[in-house]
Amino acid sequence: MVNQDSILCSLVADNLVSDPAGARGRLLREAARLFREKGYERTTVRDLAAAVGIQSGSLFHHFRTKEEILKAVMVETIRLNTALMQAAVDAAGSHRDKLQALIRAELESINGQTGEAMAVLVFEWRSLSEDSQAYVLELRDIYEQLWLDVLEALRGEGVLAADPFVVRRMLTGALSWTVTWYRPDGGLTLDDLTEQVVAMMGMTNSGA
Amino acid sequence: MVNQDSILCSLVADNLVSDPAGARGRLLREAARLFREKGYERTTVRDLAAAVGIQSGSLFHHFRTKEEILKAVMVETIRLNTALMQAAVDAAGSHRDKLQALIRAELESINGQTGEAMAVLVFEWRSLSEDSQAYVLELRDIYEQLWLDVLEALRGEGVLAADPFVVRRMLTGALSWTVTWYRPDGGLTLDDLTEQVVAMMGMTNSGA
DNA sequence: GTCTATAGTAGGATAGAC
DNA sequence: GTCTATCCTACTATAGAC
Repeated sequence: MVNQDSILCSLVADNLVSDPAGARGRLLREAARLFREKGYERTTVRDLAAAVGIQSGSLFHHFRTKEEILKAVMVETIRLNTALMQAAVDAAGSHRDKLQALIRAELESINGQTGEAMAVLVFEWRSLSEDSQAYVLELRDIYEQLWLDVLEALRGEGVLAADPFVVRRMLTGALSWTVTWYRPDGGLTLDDLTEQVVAMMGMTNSGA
Repeated sequence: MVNQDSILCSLVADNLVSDPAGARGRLLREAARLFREKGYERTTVRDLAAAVGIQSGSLFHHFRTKEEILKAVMVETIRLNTALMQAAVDAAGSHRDKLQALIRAELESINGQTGEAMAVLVFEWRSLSEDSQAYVLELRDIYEQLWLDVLEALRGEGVLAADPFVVRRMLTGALSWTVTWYRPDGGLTLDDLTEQVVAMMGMTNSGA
């Protein structure tokens, strides 16, 4: 498995994701936290500014509108997670292992560091302008294609009984929803959870 | 299977759910539609009033606050769907059939008549005041217990490999998420979908 | 790049006539 | 039970000094 930090570093170097230590990166992290906690509409620019210790007017030096902040949170989150997913797929051998790696990686992205931003992606979608939605959807297609390639391969091998599109969508819902109930300190690790999902899909470790 | 209309009628008679033909019922249906479409925060009281053909001030003769409307949408939706679920469970024979009936009924509630209100329940949760959240949670517990009883029975029979709580939560996510992608005219019926879910759970029709 | 001050607007809710 | 009129508050965004 490739180091996650090195993936982040190269994205930062390419200017695709903000440096988490920089001013912009810090604001986006706080924004994700607040949007997740209170919702985008209920979070004011004053809240956002206060969270990083500046006045609300100063925000507009970095972003032209409040919505641009929401868009940036979503765009950077997808970019980062697509890169992480790609690495997870590349590192796994069999298609079955690739699927397990994807599930594990998505659970990590939803319940780990980027969890707040991933939740924003799910719950604040409608607050994004139509233009921004179209742009984010393009990025999301790349991400989704990673899943479909693996699921279709499994389907071809006869391991998967259901339609890849339906399976992916069910998985999207099931995995996203963990954000509402999963707690790392609840005696269930993300590895446990991954195993339960794989088990629920009738794909337990028979081929390994 | 008990007639769904008769269940609705008895709830209306007991004053647990508003008559859909009455002024209050019509408003709640329009409210569900708007909250689902634009989100609760972006829906103004002027929008709500216009949707039923009155002025915004007149709304406050029926509800004291805008949030009370959101609460009413959620409360009545849970009451109705709990009753429908209960009927579905009672009508089925084996535990496996009860589970299938629950899945079918939840897909119906999410993608049928009450779909908009169910989506509101999922996506607008944070817009509810803490007091209202507590009240709705109590109702939700009754609903969830229906599922857990069936899943635990299946677990006891050795048919279910995973933890009932985890399974229910995965199902909640997977089924709720269908609201974002399922379209009845897409060549996939709700019965098809139910079967795929049951199949994905490794519980295909072996015991029937 | 951050501050202060404020323009401009829109929303929730109320009052009182009919 | 609905209308009109409007209060009051809170918000996004801007302007210009430092």
